[in-house]
Amino acid sequence: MRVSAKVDYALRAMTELAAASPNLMTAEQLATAQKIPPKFLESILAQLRNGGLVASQRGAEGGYRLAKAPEEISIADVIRELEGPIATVRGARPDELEYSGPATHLRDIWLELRSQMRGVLEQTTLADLVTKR
Amino acid sequence: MRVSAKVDYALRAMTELAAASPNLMTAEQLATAQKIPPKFLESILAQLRNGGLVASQRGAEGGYRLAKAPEEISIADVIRELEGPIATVRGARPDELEYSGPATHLRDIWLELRSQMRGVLEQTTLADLVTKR
DNA sequence: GCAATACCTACTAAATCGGTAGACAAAACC
DNA sequence: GGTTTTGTCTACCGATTTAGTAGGTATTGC
Repeated sequence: MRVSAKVDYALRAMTELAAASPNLMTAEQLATAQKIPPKFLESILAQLRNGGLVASQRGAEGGYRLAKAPEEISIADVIRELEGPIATVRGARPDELEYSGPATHLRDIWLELRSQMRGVLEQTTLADLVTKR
Repeated sequence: MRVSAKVDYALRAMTELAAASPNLMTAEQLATAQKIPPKFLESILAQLRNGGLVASQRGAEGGYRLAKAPEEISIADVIRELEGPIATVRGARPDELEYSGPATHLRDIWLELRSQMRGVLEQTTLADLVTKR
């Protein structure tokens, strides 16, 4: 039940991008602003770019920006891109689980847990993060 | 955002104990009933016993039972005993986090996420699991 | 005393986490 | 056209966690 450093760093960097929009920010600027290990951040940005969540510009005057409007990027989108499914049990998605005997209804609990988590993570966008007072 | 095999196995075993109550079940019976690797289950039961969630009886005719009424054991209790806090971010509890700049409100999201997870995991008891239709 | 059981210590292979290093490619500026 | 500033790619690495396994020791009931 833990949020990895990777996801945390990614979201922090992306709020910076949302705030800087429409200007670009370099990886180094992002790393400095949020105190993220620069090379680690680079690898995260690469993954986000492959997933179509950020866009990049090479060369001098280059940098990163969000690939979509901040309203259209949810926290769940970021987690799914970096780690896969929001909630897994023993590596499997809750709907794939099969239980027997008195444990049968455990599946329902995991489904309900995932549903509640989605409620928070899919409803909250980067725009919510940067505009909320 | 994953539920470990350990927690899953623990809950499955504990639903068996709840259903068998007030009779004891041996570790081997539990392992067979829920198809859990026997020695792994033993180590889990040891942790649950240290945490005061199950009680054991040694010797022939021995076995395990719940240490409290099934209504008084929540899923959150089991997770906390085996893994610590329900929700952590980069290894820290959400209330210990500090963010700067546009990432400031990320903390609120993690707090809300934890709150929603608690809603499911603290409200659901072993009794709910075994009696639910 | 014997069988069944829980308890304890130690070990381990594989995956994941959280990074780091260094060379290469492209774009802008002069 | 060369230099500087950036992103891109490949590879590696140590520590921790996960998911177990092995084997002996202590209790209890019959």
